[in-house]
Amino acid sequence: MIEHCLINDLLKAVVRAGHSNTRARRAVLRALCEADGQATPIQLLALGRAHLPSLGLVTVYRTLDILSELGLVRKLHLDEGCSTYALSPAGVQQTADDVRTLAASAHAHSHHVICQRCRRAVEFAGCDIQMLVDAVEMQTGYRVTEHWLEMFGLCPDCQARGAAAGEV
Amino acid sequence: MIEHCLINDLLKAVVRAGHSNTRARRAVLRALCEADGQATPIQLLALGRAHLPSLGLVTVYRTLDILSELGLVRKLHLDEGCSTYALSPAGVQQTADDVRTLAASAHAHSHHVICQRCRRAVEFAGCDIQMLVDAVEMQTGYRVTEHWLEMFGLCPDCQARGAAAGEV
DNA sequence: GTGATTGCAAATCGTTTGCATTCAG
DNA sequence: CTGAATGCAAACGATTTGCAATCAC
Repeated sequence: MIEHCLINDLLKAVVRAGHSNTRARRAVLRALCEADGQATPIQLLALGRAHLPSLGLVTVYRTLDILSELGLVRKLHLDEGCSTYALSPAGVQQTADDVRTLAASAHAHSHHVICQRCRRAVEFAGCDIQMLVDAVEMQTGYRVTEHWLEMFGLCPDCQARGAAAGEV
Repeated sequence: MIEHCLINDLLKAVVRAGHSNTRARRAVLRALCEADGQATPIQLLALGRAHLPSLGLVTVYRTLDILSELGLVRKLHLDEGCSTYALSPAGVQQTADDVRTLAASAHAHSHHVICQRCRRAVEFAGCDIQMLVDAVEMQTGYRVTEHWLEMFGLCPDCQARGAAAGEV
């Protein structure tokens, strides 16, 4: 689970954006942190109901929408479906800053490495593919303004587990 | 619309993989070519029904599944949804070759540039991000085995149209 | 008190499955 | 003729919407 203070940072950002501080929203944020910042709406509902049994799935979706607009959360595109949300580190670091700054970067490119076995995703910093972008622009005639990159593999834990079990 | 002979190439590959040459499948392939190799299942149904009114959506899905297994078509992950399929150039060029070769590469990484205005996607060749992969492995501890990259921007046509209209 | 927020039920959308009919080889 | 393929209807899972009750401020 992610540090407790993060919940308050997220909440602060949500409130600053003009939304109110409600019990249901707190439950969703708490669930998101307990899931290490990464879960599907259904998983968040289950986690959130542990603290607020009356929590509804609709509210989970609506809260994710808000977080998404603020750039605090991102949708991951996995092959099996595109309904996993992950906390955006960029957002986490800046929750104390101006919300508008965040919103502006909400749709910038995001980059995750995703474990093929346990599904855990980590956002990585620094993405220098400008050379590749240039090459593609030349090759295709497109003017490229954004890109979206995801890597897949095994996280450290699963590498260890795999080795122990003698697999892969 | 894509050259007519392509339909036959695709069909040939499907037959070679052990599936039969049916009227419905021909209609779907034809639709795919008419859509310049890029469409959603619903769009393919509409196009296909122009030639075979009895065509069912289920068959469109099943045909896309086959093409997908053979690596002849790929699913694009757009932000609005992940249900657009695009012909894979690699597949197109190799339809005459051994189908097993194709199937083996079906799940390799795919790379598209997608126009943000007209949604047209082009697959680009050559992807040299090994350095980036190395950096990410070092940074995160993950062992990266695959990656998935998409670029977004404006295609040549839409750049021209935008300039003419005085926009963007 | 008032408008925002909630949660339910129902609608909607995309996709898959069961099954009887039809077709290709 | 026989198994593969089709298309319909229905099931299904994920997401959205209408609406009355509730809550935050």
